[in-house]
Amino acid sequence: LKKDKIPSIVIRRIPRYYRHLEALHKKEIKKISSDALALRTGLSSSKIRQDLAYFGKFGSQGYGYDVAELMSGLANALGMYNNYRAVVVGAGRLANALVANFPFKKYGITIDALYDIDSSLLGTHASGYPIYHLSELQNHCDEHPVDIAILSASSDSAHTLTNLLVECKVKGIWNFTNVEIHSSSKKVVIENVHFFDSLFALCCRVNTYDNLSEDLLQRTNMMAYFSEKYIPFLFLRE
Amino acid sequence: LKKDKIPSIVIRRIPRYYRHLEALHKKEIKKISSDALALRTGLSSSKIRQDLAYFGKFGSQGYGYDVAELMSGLANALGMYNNYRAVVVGAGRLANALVANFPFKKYGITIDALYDIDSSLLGTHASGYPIYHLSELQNHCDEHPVDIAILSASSDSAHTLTNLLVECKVKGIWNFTNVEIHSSSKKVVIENVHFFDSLFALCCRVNTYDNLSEDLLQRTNMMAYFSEKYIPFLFLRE
DNA sequence: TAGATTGTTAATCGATTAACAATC
DNA sequence: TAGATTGTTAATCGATTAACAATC
Repeated sequence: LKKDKIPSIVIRRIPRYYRHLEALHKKEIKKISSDALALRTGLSSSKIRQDLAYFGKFGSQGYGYDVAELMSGLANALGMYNNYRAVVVGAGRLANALVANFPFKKYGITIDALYDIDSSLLGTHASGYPIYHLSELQNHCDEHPVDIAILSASSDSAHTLTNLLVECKVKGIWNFTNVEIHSSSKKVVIENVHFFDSLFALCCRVNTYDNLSEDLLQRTNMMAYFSEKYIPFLFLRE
Repeated sequence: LKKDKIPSIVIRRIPRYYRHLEALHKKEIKKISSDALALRTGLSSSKIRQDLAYFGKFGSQGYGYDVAELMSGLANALGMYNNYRAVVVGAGRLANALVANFPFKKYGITIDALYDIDSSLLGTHASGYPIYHLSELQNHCDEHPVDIAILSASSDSAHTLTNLLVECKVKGIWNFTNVEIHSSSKKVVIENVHFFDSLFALCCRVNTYDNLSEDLLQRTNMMAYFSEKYIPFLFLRE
């Protein structure tokens, strides 16, 4: 384990490597070179070798990487088998979709429960996980320390809930609210899934004029589109 | 509109600016400086000024940016009022959560319908949107061109569906399958929402030893944790 | 051994920050 | 006018790519 801080940009690529290794492992492919992995992941082999070197020496010159060995090395780096405990805050449709679809258990993450302020949900279940009232969260966290909070509540409540989760001493927040959340305590790691930002980054790229196809150019007024003066006032809405 | 290609890294920040401007607008704040916006967004003022300059000259020296004007300029850059048409491919829980929660209409995006291979869903609705059989998608796209496809199906079907969507001439794919999707045609823009990568990037950062708190250090074996030789074999599972 | 491929260092490229003239 | 703040250029920083010695 290298001691210098691993850049966030490197960390963000590790799960991708892991996914592809898992697919190879399922196909009973035993070894892979950085070149072959580069082809699959769409990244460069140089980048892959450099990224992996942050976490250890997994390969052999002239051979490549042993799939199972690299996989378990990365799983370890990802904290995959730390048996993290997680809670879901907000028991709406998205929360239900996540606990129903995402293979938390497979990757060693235990969902303890869902929490909501809606009392009518009390005593009901989501994919077998109990739903409790939010007011019970603090007590439950005191009894059983929780590592990860999955925050799938309204944007309005995001800051209040963040403060609560910091009080609860969670170590990471998987943030599905479309707002930036902050904590005065630097102890908590925040990972944002901003649907809004993601969708409109897509729309922006679709919209960029070198991507524009004929029919869109006809739909939007070309002159308006390219006239610099016009832009700020185009489509102004209340 | 600058003619040189806008870096993807810049594009990805624009929706964030927009979100904060929207919040300011709601509070009836009329103007904002790059410094003040920097404080809110957590980005540097220099970066903000440079990013915005890609899309036009929205500010005034000595004054700052007019919130409404900048907002509408960015909305325009994001293609927000292009009246994009969208379809949802895969009508599972995640799809249902998205169409129920995300304010597509507010931002000028029209959801036409959801499509699924499950015939039992035929004729049912999700938040008022009709659910059709996947086999009808091509015809519908031929009749009413679709700009954006929201791909929320199984990983297994991702490549087949991507090919179908390219045939359907969609311009962008919002990809919720946890796999890389490729298209030989370079015409389609792909935006990935990889829950897997996002969650494990979070776990990795929680796991990084300078983030490790006392109790986790006790739970995992310290010696094992820091011994380079041990890492590749730690927690090896089938 | 010869061929292949890693791990790592050096060179290049791109993004961020700093600085400031222009100007509202 | 004086103060403030943009838009833009130059300097710095960091990430990616290229290259290759080490070695399986």
